[in-house]
Amino acid sequence: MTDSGTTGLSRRERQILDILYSRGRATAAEILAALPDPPSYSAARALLRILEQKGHIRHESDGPRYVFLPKVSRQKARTSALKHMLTTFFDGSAAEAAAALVDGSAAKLSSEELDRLQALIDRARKETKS
Amino acid sequence: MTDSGTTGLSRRERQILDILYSRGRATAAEILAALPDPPSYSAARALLRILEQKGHIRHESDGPRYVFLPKVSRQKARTSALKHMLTTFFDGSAAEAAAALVDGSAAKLSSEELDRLQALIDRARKETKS
DNA sequence: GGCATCATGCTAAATAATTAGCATGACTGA
DNA sequence: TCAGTCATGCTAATTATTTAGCATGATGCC
Repeated sequence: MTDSGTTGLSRRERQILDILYSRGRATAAEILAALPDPPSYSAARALLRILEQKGHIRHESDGPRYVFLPKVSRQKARTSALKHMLTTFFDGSAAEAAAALVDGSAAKLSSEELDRLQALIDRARKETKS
Repeated sequence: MTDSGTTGLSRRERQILDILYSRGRATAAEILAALPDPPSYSAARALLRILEQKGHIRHESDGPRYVFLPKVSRQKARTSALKHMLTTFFDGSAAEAAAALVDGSAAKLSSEELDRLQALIDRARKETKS
């Protein structure tokens, strides 16, 4: 089987990348704080160095410190994460997954959000007809 | 940060668990074949033994061989995987994620699937009103 | 029965990941 | 200016993961 996405990352590398995707960007200290079962500061920094070497993240300077960001856009990472999730847990069915989301959090969806989903469904219907 | 889900697994452990969740159950040989960049057979078996020791999987006997299965139900694993995905890539918004799914695979959704989503949305709307 | 095949279990070695410790340079405020 | 603070980078050691190799027992077939 060929490997795409984050499947090849080590445990800590994955944790850090997840943090970066959820926050967009973060300093070493912030990442350390967000890490499950946080190691030492310099351990965190070493991981960041490795991730950067491997090409998964990059950094910018924010005054005296670095701010780290993922190199692959959230959009793209999101797409491949979704795809992986679909094949792993939903037999590849996007509809199943969407249903689980709507159903599993029905109470929490605002009426605006429901409108938006409605619109997407209507649009999909038209495309299907063509 | 506290750690729930598969965040604590090693690379190979995760790969194997993913395979098991996507297929439901599998023999050692099947798992080996499905593994990205497959190691030796006995390496795969060692991993299975470890995963079993850690309580992530269990096995049944199917004639002369073992069939491995996840110990946590697909349902539950799915839920926590979705949750993790939401916080990592969708700022916690289920609606966003559902939209991405419908939108990203619009052409592939059958009209039955769309009906089903429609129904779920309608239902969610009623619950919101109450 | 006896041989080939395919499964398992265990152990030990190789490799990779994770970690801490220390050196160094910039900035800040007394 | 000169400590103190906080950042970085590097290196080396520990620990975890991953791997292969070999021993053993069951099954099926000639």
